[in-house]
Amino acid sequence: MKRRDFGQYCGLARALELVGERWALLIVRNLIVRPRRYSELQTGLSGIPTNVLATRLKELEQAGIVERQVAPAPARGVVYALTEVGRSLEPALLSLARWGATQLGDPQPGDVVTPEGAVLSLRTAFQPSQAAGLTASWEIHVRGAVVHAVITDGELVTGLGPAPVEPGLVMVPQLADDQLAAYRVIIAVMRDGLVELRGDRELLDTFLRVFTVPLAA
Amino acid sequence: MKRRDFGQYCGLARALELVGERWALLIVRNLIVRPRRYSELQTGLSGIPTNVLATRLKELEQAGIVERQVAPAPARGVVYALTEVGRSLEPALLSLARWGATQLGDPQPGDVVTPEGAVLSLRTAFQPSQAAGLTASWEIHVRGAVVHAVITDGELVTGLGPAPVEPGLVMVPQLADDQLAAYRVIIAVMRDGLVELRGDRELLDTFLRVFTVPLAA
DNA sequence: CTGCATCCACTTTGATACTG
DNA sequence: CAGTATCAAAGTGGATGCAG
Repeated sequence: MKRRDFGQYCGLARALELVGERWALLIVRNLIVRPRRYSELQTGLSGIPTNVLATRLKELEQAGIVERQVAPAPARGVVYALTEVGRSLEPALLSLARWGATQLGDPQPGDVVTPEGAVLSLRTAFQPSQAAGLTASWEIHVRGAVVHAVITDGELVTGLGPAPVEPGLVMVPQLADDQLAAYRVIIAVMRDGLVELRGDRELLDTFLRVFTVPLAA
Repeated sequence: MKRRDFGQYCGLARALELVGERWALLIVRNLIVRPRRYSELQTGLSGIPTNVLATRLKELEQAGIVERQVAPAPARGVVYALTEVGRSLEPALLSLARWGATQLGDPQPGDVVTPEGAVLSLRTAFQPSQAAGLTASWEIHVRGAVVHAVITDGELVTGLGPAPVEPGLVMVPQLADDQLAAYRVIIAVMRDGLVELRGDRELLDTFLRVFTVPLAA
């Protein structure tokens, strides 16, 4: 298995040799949210061929980015997780996602949105400068899925599922059936006030201020 | 020419659809330094097949990232330049390069280093926090190539060729013939004092402090 | 010369089927 | 569940051709 390289001694070229192949960064993205089983990755990466997923995981493992763990005790099986090196990709990944978000047009028919995408979007949209010193927490409920965002003294933690602490505000945007549950759609809907709130309603404005969707230039 | 997409409405997926294909980001990297002719790109991207370069340029043009300009007056011919959207990729590109730099091993036989790579390395290594309020300028001369770095009140401008202003310090690292002129090699050599200086010698320490090579975790 | 287009061998990807 | 096997289609790398 010889790696095709770019023949340049350069950080960018190296990065692309390691995670530049098709699907690789999207796999890392899904693992950034939390460790995953093979089948979870398969469904989360709507459309990835199974042989490509298997190949990428092996390459990423060899590159020291992903770790293949055989889960212990109760829920045994195989779990893929990021290594420290893999986690250190997050700033670059968010930076790319932020740029890509400015280049998003309208959803194409067939496009899907995954809860992982929502978590990533939250981290992408997060404006540290707007959150300095802030402590607050939210849950967003959309079509059965729940994601949380907890800011502690300006530091953001996000993830799937309910918040680890009682959230300051629970937001349930009222999406029409034909609306895609994409982050920017959710933000737009909430901005229009089409949202059910439970908790401190003032936190809605705070949320909209701290998590700003990047727009096209 | 239908684009292969990832079927996800997600900023990262969008970014990868636009610049995720092989060689694409390296082309953008070279154009970030300055606009280029086709043949300059070809030699700067050591090893890129000509048909792939042509294809990528068309795709990047269609994506609104690259502009094909027919050069006017004296030096006529075709010139490729980044659009505003293309330039807005720089933070993401530097972020990826910074990560990749931590994953660089030793140079492989056959690896090349381009002046563009050096400029990119300067921007990658730049530590804004160390440069707050600073005003200074340098030139580095290596094997006939010259790159400059000018910091004005903490803001960095780098490029190929001599500095637009009289540089505060000219540095000529003494590389052995068998040493690759890679950024990290140059830094190591200069840190060891193997460098010829012309100008304010105290700016050497400043330089080494402000432009720190990212190291492996 | 520059700026590609064409052709061809080879590799990677996508889609589907199948197995321990 | 966690992959491997198979095969067609698309993409890549390398060489060459050719018009302005």
